[in-house]
Amino acid sequence: MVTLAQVARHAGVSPSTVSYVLSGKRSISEATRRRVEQSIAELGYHPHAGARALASSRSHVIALMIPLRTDIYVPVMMDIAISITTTARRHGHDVLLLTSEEGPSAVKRVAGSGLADAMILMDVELADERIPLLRQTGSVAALIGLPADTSGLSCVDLDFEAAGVLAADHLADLGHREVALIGAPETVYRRHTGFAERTLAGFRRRAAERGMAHLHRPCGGSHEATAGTLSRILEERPGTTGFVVQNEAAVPHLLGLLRQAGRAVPEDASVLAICPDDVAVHSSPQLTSVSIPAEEMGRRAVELVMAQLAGEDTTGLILLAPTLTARGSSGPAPHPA
Amino acid sequence: MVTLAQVARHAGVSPSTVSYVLSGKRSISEATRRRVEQSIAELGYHPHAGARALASSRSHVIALMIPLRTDIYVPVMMDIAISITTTARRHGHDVLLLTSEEGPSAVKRVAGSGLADAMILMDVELADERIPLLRQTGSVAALIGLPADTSGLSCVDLDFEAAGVLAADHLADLGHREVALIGAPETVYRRHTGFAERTLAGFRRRAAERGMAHLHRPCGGSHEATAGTLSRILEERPGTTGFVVQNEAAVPHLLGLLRQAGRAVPEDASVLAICPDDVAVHSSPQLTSVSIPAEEMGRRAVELVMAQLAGEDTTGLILLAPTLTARGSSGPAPHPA
DNA sequence: GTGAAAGCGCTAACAA
DNA sequence: TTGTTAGCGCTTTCAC
Repeated sequence: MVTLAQVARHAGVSPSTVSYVLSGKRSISEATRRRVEQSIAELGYHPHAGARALASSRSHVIALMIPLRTDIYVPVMMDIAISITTTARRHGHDVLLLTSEEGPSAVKRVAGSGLADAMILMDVELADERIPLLRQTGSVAALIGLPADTSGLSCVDLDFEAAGVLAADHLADLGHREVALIGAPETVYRRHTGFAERTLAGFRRRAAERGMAHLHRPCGGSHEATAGTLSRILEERPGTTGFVVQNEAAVPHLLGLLRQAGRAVPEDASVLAICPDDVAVHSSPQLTSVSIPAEEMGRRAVELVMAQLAGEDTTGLILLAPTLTARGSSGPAPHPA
Repeated sequence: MVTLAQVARHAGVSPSTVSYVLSGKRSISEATRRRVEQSIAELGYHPHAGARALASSRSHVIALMIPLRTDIYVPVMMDIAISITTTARRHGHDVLLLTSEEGPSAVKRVAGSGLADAMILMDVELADERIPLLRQTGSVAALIGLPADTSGLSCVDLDFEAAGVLAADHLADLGHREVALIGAPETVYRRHTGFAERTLAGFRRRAAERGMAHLHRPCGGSHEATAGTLSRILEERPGTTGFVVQNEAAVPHLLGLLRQAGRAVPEDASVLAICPDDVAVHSSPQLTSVSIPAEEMGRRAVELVMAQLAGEDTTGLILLAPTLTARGSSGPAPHPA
């Protein structure tokens, strides 16, 4: 291991000078800075993370708590995790991965061990057990998703309620009179993950306001679950011409089923998905969609904790405005036969 | 922050005693152990990770390098990452997440900073740039996937060549005479990620040995790419009745396309996927598949590095034997019309 | 079976 | 603009 002391000796300066060159916390003459940087490069020096953390009480690590579940769309989580990691690196931080297997006590462990300077929580439930611990330990944190009580917390999320509204409006604008929301698996609603309920609320409200008959059905990700959900919807309300899907795993199945049922998209039925853009463009026809901005959500979460570490108060909600991109899967409602 | 010294004072023992209670590196009387553990619990003590790393030169962290790409099946990666994290915790270690965005130099940074005691690399390419650095820094590491030169390395992977053989045999046993392998996206082959090429090699060899006409086509994950691939296969060899798919994103599309083309599965065409079990059981019909044991791959990788940290030599390959589970999507070859 | 004390490599006063 | 030095909280030898 190359140490800071060795760099100092090699450059003919004191250890503190090397430290300050690295941290930029005091001004250094151009000449010595050069020599130090030269020595660092020549010796291949990297500061010892533990020593640095011990001396400065800053680990330069952000803990990311991801869910173990696989019933929510995994690629979105992965995109968020990647976005968090690359953004964190850009701020000189690394990311420690924690799974919910460890339970809420992971919060205590991280807070008590100096393992991380901040935490980012994903898959936040309305009554999330980790939140009291967050408050109690006074941890720097950002949440992706909204709990019931957000007081004192910094949260980022897509404005799913607005997404529901946007979806309903799009279908209403196209003249649809009977619409259905094919949602997340039932387990997601049962554990009160906010996003699903908020989408539903927005969709219902606006559908009612626009005078559309509307239905909502949770849906699993398998082909059979999708088939069952679709057939139950069409049984209950055969005139349904507009479908909103908030379950990306069901998307390809739904398109296949409609095709098979002889319902052409978008001529006979419009499909609108709430999903990442790449899912939308990889379908056929390409899907009109409200995109889930995974990259931005991850980035914003990191920016929130970095701001807090810099002393700012970031308490509050960042609700990203949803955007709808019309692609080939939605069109004017067919005239009743 | 509660420190070890405070625990010692509270328990009326010396700091070293507390340390030894924690590490178990020397025998402690039952009485003092109890008192110390009591104090630890009462004060809510957690050892400071940085201090411990500094003093012991062991961070108790494993670095996990994941790819940024999204052209290989993301859920498998996620399952592996989760398996690694939970297994690592079981061994008292945490996981640091690194993306390939940082490039091969991430290896140098981790090795030089004491950030992690070991590294696990995913998405290993045949000529992976990180490997020379691994050798050069003498890092403790495990690879998930096989590079061209595995000398001195510890690797885990599914035996994809055997998987290809197994797939070919299954179709041959069912009497199929013309078969096709619908593979990973072309980019995967171009960057020489070993698994795709190894599957292909095994499949080709055994198909030839069993006297089956065989075709191989790379395939993107979109509906259109799948449709194009399928139609080109059927154009070139209309009598194809057996399909092996090594691209999970294409699976639902392929099933939809076959259905649409009036080819019943498994009566008219057999489909065999190389994919995780849950993808296979969520399709309709459920897919005969060679499973990708993500959980085991992650767990084995952690066990490899833990063994190395304990001083064992784990050099060598662990090739997990593939298992084929017959489900509803494969059956006897139809009699030629 | 237990304690005392010397660092581990770095940061950040304090001094100059 | 730079150097000196006292810790940060833990592990681990050495001593009893």
